[in-house]
Amino acid sequence: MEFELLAHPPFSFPAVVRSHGWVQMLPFRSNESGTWLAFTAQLDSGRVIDLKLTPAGDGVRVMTADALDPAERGQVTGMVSWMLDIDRDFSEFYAQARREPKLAHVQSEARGRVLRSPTLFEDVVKTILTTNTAWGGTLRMNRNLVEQFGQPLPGDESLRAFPTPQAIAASDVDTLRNVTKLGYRSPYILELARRVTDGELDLEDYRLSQIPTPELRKELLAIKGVGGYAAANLLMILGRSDFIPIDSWAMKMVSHEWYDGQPVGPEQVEAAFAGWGAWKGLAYWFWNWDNPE
DNA sequence: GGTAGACCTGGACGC
DNA sequence: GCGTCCAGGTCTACC
Repeated sequence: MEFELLAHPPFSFPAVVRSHGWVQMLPFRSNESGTWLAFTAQLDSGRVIDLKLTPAGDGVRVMTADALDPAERGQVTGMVSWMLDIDRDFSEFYAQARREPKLAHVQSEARGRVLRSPTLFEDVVKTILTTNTAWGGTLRMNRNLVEQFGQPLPGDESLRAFPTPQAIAASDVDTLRNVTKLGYRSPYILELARRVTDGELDLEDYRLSQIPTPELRKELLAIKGVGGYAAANLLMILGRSDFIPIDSWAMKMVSHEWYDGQPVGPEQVEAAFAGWGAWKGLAYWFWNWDNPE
């Protein structure tokens, strides 16, 4: 089956795909230039399918070798629309960005969208896996999770969907620690999966929540393993850019950009983008940094 | 509210 | 090849 979805202009498929490191994390597959994005997904029915997305005019082409019934097609449409944030209007951000040379590129390059996973559960788990480790460690832990707990694609077991909360919840801390190699994050991931499975935490509700960003941030911070950086990263994924995901990279870049390489803390990163208000996170994310090397 | 130390792993480095 | 050190955010205990 194949169909197309129209995006709110301006839209650049590669810009979304390459908006951050998520594209390197299973079940995502892509190419260097981001001209296609493939991933294996488990639908609500439990069925596992593989999808390939490519640019198509002012939107995206969705392709799968599988036939989809109307309900499945509806779910895939919603999933892809969410992942690529195709309906979002960035005109207010672009209007402000036009006055800043370091962001002069954002409108012409259709920057602003941040690649999302099919579910917020997947994005929360992946975000926790980015904390306190090198990027290689993040990729390794995520690969282990997918390979050990993800449902395989019928006919090609090398492709697996991201694990459901139920699949992880059925595991235990020792397995996650010693086999999946999640280290001290194991109890955090297990607790998250069990809270979602038990219905105590409805993460997916946050995707459409209208509550103010500071309140939403508090809810995210209540998840074990999610601190200031992780919460801000998740808010960015949720389309809220009021906070900056300040990590060591952010401090390094701000240090080089404005402090002549002298060490800086989170306060200086905040101060650097204080004037961007609700667009603070996007201004930081798409800033045209001087190369510190 | 602020701070110190622990958490876990892999990579870099010195021997 | 082995041992040591360090980087990377968050949590908890303590002040």
